[in-house]
Amino acid sequence: MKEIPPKSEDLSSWYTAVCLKAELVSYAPVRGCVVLRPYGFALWERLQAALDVRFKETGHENAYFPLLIPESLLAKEGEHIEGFAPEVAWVTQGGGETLPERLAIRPTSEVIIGTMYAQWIQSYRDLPILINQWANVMRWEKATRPFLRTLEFLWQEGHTAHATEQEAQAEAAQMLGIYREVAEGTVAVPVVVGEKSSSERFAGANHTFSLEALMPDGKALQSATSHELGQNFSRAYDITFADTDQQVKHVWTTSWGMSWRMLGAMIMVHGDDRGLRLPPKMAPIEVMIIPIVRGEEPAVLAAAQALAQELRAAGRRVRVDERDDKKPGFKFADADMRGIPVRIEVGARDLANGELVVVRRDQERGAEGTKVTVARDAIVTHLATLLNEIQASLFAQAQAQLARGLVTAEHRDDFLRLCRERAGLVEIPWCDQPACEAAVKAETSATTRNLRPLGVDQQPARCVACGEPARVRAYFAQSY
RNA sequence: CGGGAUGUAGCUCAGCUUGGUAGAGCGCUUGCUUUGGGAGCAAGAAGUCGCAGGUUCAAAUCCUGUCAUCCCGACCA
Repeated sequence: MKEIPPKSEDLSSWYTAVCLKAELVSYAPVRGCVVLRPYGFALWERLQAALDVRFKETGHENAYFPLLIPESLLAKEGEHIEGFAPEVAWVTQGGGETLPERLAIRPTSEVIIGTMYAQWIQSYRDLPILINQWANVMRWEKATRPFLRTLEFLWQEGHTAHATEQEAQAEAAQMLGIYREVAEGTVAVPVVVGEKSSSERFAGANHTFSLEALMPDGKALQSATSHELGQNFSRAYDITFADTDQQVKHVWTTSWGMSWRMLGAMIMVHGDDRGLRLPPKMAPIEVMIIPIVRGEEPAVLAAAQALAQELRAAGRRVRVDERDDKKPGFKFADADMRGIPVRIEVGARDLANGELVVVRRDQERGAEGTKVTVARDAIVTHLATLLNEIQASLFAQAQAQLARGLVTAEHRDDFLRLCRERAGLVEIPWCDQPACEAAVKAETSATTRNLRPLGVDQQPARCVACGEPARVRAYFAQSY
């Protein structure tokens, strides 16, 4: 197939090359936009499925709202519009005429959904409203990269309305938990979870919580957010209800989102010099069967197909690489590049012995146990076990990587140096002051990724960055 | 948005300094031989030299502009 630069040498080039060469995306003829190709879309569908089933389990319903938002609506929540204004794309013409009012292409949908909620909600009996939308949004970014930051991207955005603050808080926390479960359990990317500082908070939110993953270059990647919006949007968009006490009140809202950026995290965290490495739960193809055929050997091909049928019946996502113009070696490299967790080789020798050669993608080539011979009869159960093992092994490798990048600093100089050197997520007792964060950023280009409560055993503490009394523990890092 | 680099066949690139009408390898097509880690030989097809202007008898090559991609920084949920 096609070679890629070593991951350790140049993560950026490696990342772009993998995205292109594993045929996840192509650059589109529009700056900053990508085409999500079938294999990339299949990955997105796996992530979608994992999230969607959990959304449904927790009582949410899917719906769809318009792409375009009238300017006057968008402008109602002051802080929100101010935060997004620089990134909004506008439609100014339609049907050959200049529009009387500009239409924003949604950068997120709080506004349009809130407007509809105002119409739908009359009474406490209408609450809570628990809606999720799978959608594309657009943010006019300056520097773009596949999955991590593109002008148009795919995501889901949940928007809920509640009668009480407590209920809204519980919702935001619940969804954060679901994100963590999917990131770690399905995508096998370990994350640190916490609240965003005031300067990193979503425009218009009271509280923003995030998942932060750590990339191999020591930069953090925000992988999902969950926002407690308080009554900010319900006041701006007049979303009210008559409560049981006959008082008219504003609802409490939340919003939460995960995007295809999560796929970028997966690619960077797990990939290696041979290309992608996919956790089995995310892999569109769990098992690739590669027939080893010399000349005319219809029996081998037939055996490969029969094996595929049997595995499919057992619930496996499996394909046979039947291309007759490629040699096995090429097919191995191809399966490696695409990150397919398990490869099975079937040749005449194996048929004669009643065996199969099974090779796992998560370990280095030639490592002990990477390539094993399995009795044909035992393959279904062997694969079930092996795929679980690979899922666990990739997560364990990623956890070890995260653990290496979780560092602490006792003194200001160490702290600044670690931030500057991209040592990882640098955890310190912190004052929680925007001015202090801005100063750190100016010196190191690192910001807080998220915050955790200060442990009782960690008192008394002073902010490592500025010396003021510490109020929280903060993870600082440079970020994508 | 600032600094740097790149744009020539599907891909990777040479050619540009010193203008003279486009090349290599890989890939692709066909045939034969091959097939348990990226096959070999032979023949063949394939490029408005990113785009738009300008200079010139003549531009891939020189000049201006513009678009896109990559790297670094700034910005950014």
